[in-house]
Amino acid sequence: VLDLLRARGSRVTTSRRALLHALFDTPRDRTAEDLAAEIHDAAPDMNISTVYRNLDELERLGVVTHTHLGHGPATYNLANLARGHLVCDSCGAVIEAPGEIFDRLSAEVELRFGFDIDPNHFAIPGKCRGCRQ
Amino acid sequence: VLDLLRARGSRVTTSRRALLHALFDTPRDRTAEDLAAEIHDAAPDMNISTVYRNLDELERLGVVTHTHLGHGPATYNLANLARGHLVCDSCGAVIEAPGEIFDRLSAEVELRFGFDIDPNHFAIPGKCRGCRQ
DNA sequence: GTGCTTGCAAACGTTTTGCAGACTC
DNA sequence: GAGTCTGCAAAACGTTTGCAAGCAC
Repeated sequence: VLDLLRARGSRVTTSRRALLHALFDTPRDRTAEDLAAEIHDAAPDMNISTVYRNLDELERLGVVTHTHLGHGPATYNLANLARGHLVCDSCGAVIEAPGEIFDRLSAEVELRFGFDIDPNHFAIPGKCRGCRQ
Repeated sequence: VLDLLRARGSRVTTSRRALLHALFDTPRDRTAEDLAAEIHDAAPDMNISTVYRNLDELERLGVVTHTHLGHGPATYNLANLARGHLVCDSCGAVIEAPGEIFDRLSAEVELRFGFDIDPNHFAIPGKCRGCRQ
């Protein structure tokens, strides 16, 4: 990834290294705030705006993706770990759904509307087993 | 709808009447801001916070629903017109998808996770026919 | 008259931006 | 040394809230 950055004329800085470490470390959905906190050891003063700017850059490179799980902040992940998400409106539980769940919907929408869906960018809301009355 | 309000002990005010008129008038996705502007004739000083409060109330009554089409503001519709939405990441085009598109996904998610999806609350992003390269 | 509703202004949480200084190459 | 990155502070955005005055019932 560092080479990718260099190849693009971008600089390899302490904060970018720290951010990548955090991303590779525990690869589950984390907000920009989470990542900033996690990075605090390696780069104590890394500002939240720098986190956003670097996540943006990494997203442009295709290394990370962000997902909106609901009304709160977006969460970030390595792009190769992208999954669909089911989020419960009542308890907030997040279920990671394997991509192939969307295959049929994908095909049908493609056929009928010529539309190519990206089921990872927004979570699908609903009610989980426990919260259905 | 006015009777529904009264039955619930709520008051029928000028702004509520105006909001309902706007909602029934042109029933396509509109933001709170849009609605406030549209109402401006009937209730010139209706504040945006009042619009939000009344939309909230109507949503609790089951008369309207709101949908997140992407990164911008939420859009509101009469509940009986609820549809799934496909939104193009590139050009912003919105395709309304009939509910039965989601039937299979619904059934599969139900079976595998006991999860009951609400495919109207968040739009599904992707690329429309024209924007796919 | 009771108490729900309203306008206003200010706060909220998340994200973006402008700027001067610091750093990578 | 050129030009990218950073911290900071402030703004942007959509939405919510507290409060005193206003209105429906």
